[in-house]
Amino acid sequence: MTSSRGSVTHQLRKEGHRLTKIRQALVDIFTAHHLPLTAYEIQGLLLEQGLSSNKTTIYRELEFLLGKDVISQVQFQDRVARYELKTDHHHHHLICTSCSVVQDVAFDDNLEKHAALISAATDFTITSHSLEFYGHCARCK
Amino acid sequence: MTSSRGSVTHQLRKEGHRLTKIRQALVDIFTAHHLPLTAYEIQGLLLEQGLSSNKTTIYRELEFLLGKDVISQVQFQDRVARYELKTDHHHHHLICTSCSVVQDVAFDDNLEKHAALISAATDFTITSHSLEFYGHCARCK
DNA sequence: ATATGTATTGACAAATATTGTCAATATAGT
DNA sequence: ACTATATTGACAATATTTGTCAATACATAT
Repeated sequence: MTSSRGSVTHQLRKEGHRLTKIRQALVDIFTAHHLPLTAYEIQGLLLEQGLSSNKTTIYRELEFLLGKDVISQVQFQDRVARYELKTDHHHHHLICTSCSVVQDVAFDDNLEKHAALISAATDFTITSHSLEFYGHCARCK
Repeated sequence: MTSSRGSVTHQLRKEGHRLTKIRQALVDIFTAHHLPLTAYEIQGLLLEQGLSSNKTTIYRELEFLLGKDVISQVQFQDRVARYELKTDHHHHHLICTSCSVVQDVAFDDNLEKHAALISAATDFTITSHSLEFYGHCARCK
């Protein structure tokens, strides 16, 4: 689940998947930008690299990478899906409600432990969680 | 911000807003169902009460109630906005990824305190946060 | 280097949620 | 009941995401 570009491409290839230009570029993009990106932004970044691509392809490829556990999907208050590289250390996000800038927070009060407690107490089995903080960034406050 | 039906309608009326059938019914619905509802579900619930309504009206009214701090908006992993009555005690949600059932969790590890710490450490001013747990409910596990 | 099977892509249409506009209607106070 | 205007409905438009199917490109074998 840790993810340098090399290990990811190696894994995918080993599983018999093709390493197309777009797929390769996507992995590169996700390893370079460690913040959540929208499909639209991703398409733009691909274009900057000279790779024109179709929306359908982007979404399909994102779905693929989600299935391979390479990336994960996060959802903020707007209704747009965002995707980021899956990392070992679970982290959360600070989202500025003025300028929409996003930063990671390595918030470590082991929510996982709390999740386990909740699982035990409620007979609901928690498999994942998402925590987002909204507010104003340094520039906007 | 605490919200029995009476206090809300009183507040709105005092501010010079009209108490239309739909608005009244919406307040009723939100006080009755304390779980997050989609615009579509709300329209259905209105219909059950014999109130046919327009989508545009629903969204506009939800916007209005958001502005009045009567309800708040939550966003799960699907791309649909949900709305629930704003309560004093901040709470979170358990969302079953199989059957989509939602339950509240009165999770009390004062995330607020942690938010304050983060604010102090990062010069990002946190105004709100949302924490959702995904997994499998008792019925689906 | 070339050919081939198939995974991947693109073009386009369609589904879904949400927002904008403007005329019609209903509410609250007179 | 009358009136000013807040609210509503009808309809179109936008935006994001998904489905389909033929065209293309990748990886392997030749």
